[in-house]
Order: sequence, then structure tokens, then C-alpha cells
Amino acid sequence: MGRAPCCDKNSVKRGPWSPEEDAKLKAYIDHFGTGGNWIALPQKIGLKRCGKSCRLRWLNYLRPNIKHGGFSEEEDNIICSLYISIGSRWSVIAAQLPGRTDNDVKNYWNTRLKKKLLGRRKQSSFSRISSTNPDSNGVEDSSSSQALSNSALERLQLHMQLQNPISFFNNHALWPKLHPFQEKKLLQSLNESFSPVMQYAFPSPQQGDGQKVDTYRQLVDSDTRQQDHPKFSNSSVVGLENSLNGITSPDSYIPFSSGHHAMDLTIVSRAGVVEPADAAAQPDPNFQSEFENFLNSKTYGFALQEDKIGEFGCFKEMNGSWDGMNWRSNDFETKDSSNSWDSASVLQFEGMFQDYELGYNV
DNA sequence: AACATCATCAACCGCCATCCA
DNA sequence: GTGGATGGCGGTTGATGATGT
Repeated sequence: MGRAPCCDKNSVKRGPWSPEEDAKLKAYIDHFGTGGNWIALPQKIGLKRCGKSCRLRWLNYLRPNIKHGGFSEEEDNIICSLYISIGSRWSVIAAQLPGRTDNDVKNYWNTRLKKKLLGRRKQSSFSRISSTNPDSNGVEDSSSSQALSNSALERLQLHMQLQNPISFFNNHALWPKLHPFQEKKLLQSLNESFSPVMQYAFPSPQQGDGQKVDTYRQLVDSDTRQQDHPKFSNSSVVGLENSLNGITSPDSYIPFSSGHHAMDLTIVSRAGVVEPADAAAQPDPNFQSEFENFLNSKTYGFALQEDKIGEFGCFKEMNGSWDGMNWRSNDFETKDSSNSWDSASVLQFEGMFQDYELGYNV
């Protein structure tokens, strides 16, 4: 039994608003405000609209100082950065963009920005998977596509594409400036939390790691049983196992990502030397070659290559530096009242790790 | 020119949180 | 404490225009 609708759908008008309706609503709110009750408002002004519809129309279109379209690169950067950090909390993201509504930001992300950032990269990553998996026939593996929620997958991909998490975590100079206690707390929480990516970043094979894998696998099994669309696939477990059993050993630990690879979990697992479920498969020669080149390059920093940066138009103004997008390190020092980035900066950094925890439900 | 497909975005839907009697 | 009313939010839909064939 669903809840009662907020209005009688048969007696209210739906669909696009006419200029007359807009004028009525705007004139009333300009003079009297909303009166604190959107549901009662349409009756007061003689509009055959649902109160919620009035509220939405006002907030998204009629409200003063609303901007439509023409998102700047600065705004792109903010949206990308916040999406990576906090996910699809559009109202929070929109709050950082004066004149933008959550609906606008959401639409912009879904229709343009996401494609701009993930579109071609996704394609290339899938083709890479396909090329190494003779069974896939070039079709995206449904199990891997369901491994994570769309949002989590997108954000994970963005992480992998826009940042090299391993080199990032190994190079503290790239970290945002934190107060000492914040950094201590962060490191503490990283050590306490269990995340595959953290394992890559801080490889410290210890007794009990196998147990962690077991625990993780139990989570996955539980997840699979409980949900129609489990957040985890077997490949993510394989990736985790590889991360613990293989490449995270002190000698073999290698920052295998060159940063510009669009690596989803399947690729992560494949990069982990041998994937048990696919042990007989030969590594993609192209990937192998790129991998070796990377190892020879000794550029373990943020290794976004020039040509790859060019694919991310919205970042091209940042001179190859990520500071402008993700790590407003100055935010902790310069309290600029003209922008509202302070809280967001904290969110960004905390959210980056929460993201992985959420993604893995750990 | 006609049709199909794609991209965009305003609007809707339904869930959850909060308020208040 | 409880339950209804309302606000707020994120996900989704569908109309419309643009573009491709």
C-alpha cells in the first residue's frame, strides 16, 4: 500500500507550465512569499497545479538569479570534484554553484559531463576487457556491469581515471594540507578501515589478510543473496585477493596503474599478475606493453599524460595540476568568505575514502 | 523529404526526513 | 509517542528539437 498522493492527480494540471501560470506564481510569491505551505499555495492563487509542482517550478525556474545552461569549466571542475567526493547529492553540489539548481546540475551531469569524462574512457576500458576475454565477444560482461552501483562505479572509474590512487597515496606531497590531528585521524581511519584500494596504497601484508579476504567474500556472498543487483561481483573479490596475495607483497608491490588507464575492478584484478578465474588467458599485449613502458618510465607521480589530459576538456585549464580540481589545499589556510568551499573541501577528502568504503560496503 | 535515432531538460514520481498537532 | 502533512531530494520519464541516414 503506497502513501496517499499529495494532491488529486485528476484535478490538477500536469506538463509544461504556461507563461500565464508562471506569471501568476511569480507575482504571488514576489508579493506574499510561499506562506510556508506549498500544498495550499496553488489553491490560493487559483492554479490547478500540485503544490509540489509549484515548488519545483519556483525553485528550478522562476526563482530570481537562476542560471540556465552555459556551465563554465570552473563549474565543471566543481561538479566533478564534488561528485567524486560525495556522489549524487545534487542539492549539496548545486549549493556550491550560485544560481544553479540541483535539477540543472543533475541534468548537466547525466547528459553531458558524465559522457565527457567517462564516455570514451568507458569504451576503451571495456574494449580492453573484451580483448583479453575471449568469452566476452566484445559485449560488456553483465556481472561486472552490476558489480557496483552505477554511481559507485562511475565514481570509482573517475577516481581511477582522474587520479592515480597508488602514486597518490604513496606521494604525500600530493595530499591536501591537513591539520596534524586531521592527518593523524585520517591515517588512523585508513589503517582501521579495510578497503582494497587502501591495500594497494598501503601494502602491509600481515597475518590475517586471508581472513580479510574471507570476510570480504562473506560480505559479497551476503550481498549477492540479499539483493537483486548485488554491489559486488566475483571479479571484485578476485581483484581483492590478488591485491592481497599477489601484488601487495613487499617485493612485488608495483604501482601498476599509470593513471590514465580507465581501470574498473576487472582491470585491477587483471593487472594483478594472474587472475585465478582466467589464469589461462594471455594478458593483453597492448596492456602489457603499456604496463612495461610505465614501469620503465619511473614517473610515479600523477601520471596523466598530455594526450590523455586533452581528452578531459574541463581540466585543460589546470596546467596538468590536480590541485585546482580535487585538492584545494589552501582551503584550510585561506578562509575566503566569498566562496563556500571550506566545508566542501573537507567533504572532498573525507568523501574520497568514504567512497571506497561505501563501494565495498566495508 | 521522411523517418529514425540521439540529446537535452523540464517535470514528475516516490521515498525519506522533519514538523507539528 | 504517534501519525498525518509537508518539504526536500534523487531517480526517472517523456516531450521536443537536433542530427543522422
